Amino acid sequence: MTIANRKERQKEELRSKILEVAKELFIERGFEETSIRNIAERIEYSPTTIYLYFKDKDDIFYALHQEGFILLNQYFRVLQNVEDPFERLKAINRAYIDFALENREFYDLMFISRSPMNALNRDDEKWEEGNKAFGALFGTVNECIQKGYFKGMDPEILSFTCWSMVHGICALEVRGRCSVISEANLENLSHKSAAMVIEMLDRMHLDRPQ
Amino acid sequence: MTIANRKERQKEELRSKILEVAKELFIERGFEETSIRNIAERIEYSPTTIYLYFKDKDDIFYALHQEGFILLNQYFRVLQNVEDPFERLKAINRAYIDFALENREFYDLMFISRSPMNALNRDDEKWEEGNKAFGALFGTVNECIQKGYFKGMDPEILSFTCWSMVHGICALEVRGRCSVISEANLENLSHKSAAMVIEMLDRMHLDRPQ
DNA sequence: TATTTTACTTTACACCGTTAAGTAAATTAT
DNA sequence: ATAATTTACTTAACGGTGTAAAGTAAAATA
Repeated sequence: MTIANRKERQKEELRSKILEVAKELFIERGFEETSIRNIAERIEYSPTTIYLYFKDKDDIFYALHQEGFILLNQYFRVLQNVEDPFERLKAINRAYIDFALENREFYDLMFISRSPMNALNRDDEKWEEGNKAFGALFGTVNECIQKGYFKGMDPEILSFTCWSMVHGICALEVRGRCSVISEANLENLSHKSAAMVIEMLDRMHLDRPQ
Repeated sequence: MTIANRKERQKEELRSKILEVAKELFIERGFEETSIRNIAERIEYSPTTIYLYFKDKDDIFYALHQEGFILLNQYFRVLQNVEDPFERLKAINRAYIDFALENREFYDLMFISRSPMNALNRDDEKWEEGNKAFGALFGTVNECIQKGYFKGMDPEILSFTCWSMVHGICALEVRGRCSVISEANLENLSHKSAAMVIEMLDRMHLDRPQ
């Protein structure tokens, strides 16, 4: 069955090649400016060949968005060594923002663009990548609560709120809405704002005076 | 000059009509699915006529995004009567989220979509609408600081952080990333999270214990 | 050797934003 | 009153898009 194996392998290789050049292109010129025909040209196959490997354009970008999550998990993985869950929570926030700033197109695809979500909704599947990444945050928040942090707060809402705080920073940055900020503060704006968010978290878990 | 006036008026009317049906269409079927040709068909003019009134598609959506800001300001205006700046700040956050949830397509256009920003960058103009809306927030935050709230924090970074916190909630909601949340919490998620953000603000301005 | 399957291409459809050239009516100038 | 020009629009066209249907040559199987 070695011939069939080779064929299988070659199919897999072409599929990978499609994703590889799709990634190249969408990092080069942004995801919205990457067309099936561009990809086809670069892999030196006809455009319709791509449809033998992916259902549609959204399906390609769904696959790339999965790659993005693998990359994001690499940013997170080292943080599993941080013992204190609250310190880990803060580190996750910082890592998330670093990921967004260092991989803008991926970030856009994963958390802003509609394309990969269309691929899911098409055959109404669950957003597993999102669930898993959120799960990591959720777990850390739960640990925090178990250790007495954030007394009386709903862990899931708190997790979502943590996420949305850093997402807000990244989304405004990635989609070019930060021009309202003065030049002095524009430098490292995301990190400055992230520091403030983290200070808020710091104050959240302290018992309220009075 | 009454004939020239009438002509002027009629031109203005067609311009308004274009924006009117563009708005209809983009609220009906979303902004990305609204084409120049769709608009042309509905106003019963040829597609190219639209280019006599707007430079390009982005220019149309820039104009609509301006309308969105007028609408947002209506949500904000009543809040100018709130005496206490800190209460006003919290009310602004709530109003912002209400606006986003009640006018999703507008929100998308104003704070997520690239289209209106392209129109600005084309003739490198400033984002006046954004500046003005942010200015209102910034002013309120400054008042807060003047009254002793948020001691020692940078007002601009704090304003941006307030904005990004609520934007994060709205952007995740509008772009369909909330499916990671359990059904129980999915109901009114944005408002629940907003309440938590506001609680964070409440705790921010208290002097740190110890 | 004949048949079927595989992997791909060609062609085509129905859209898209946008530009260039053409046109009929209204206005202005002579 | 007639000719020239401007106005407001349309038709035609260019070069792009995603995607489906039909065709094809080679390989695998019968």
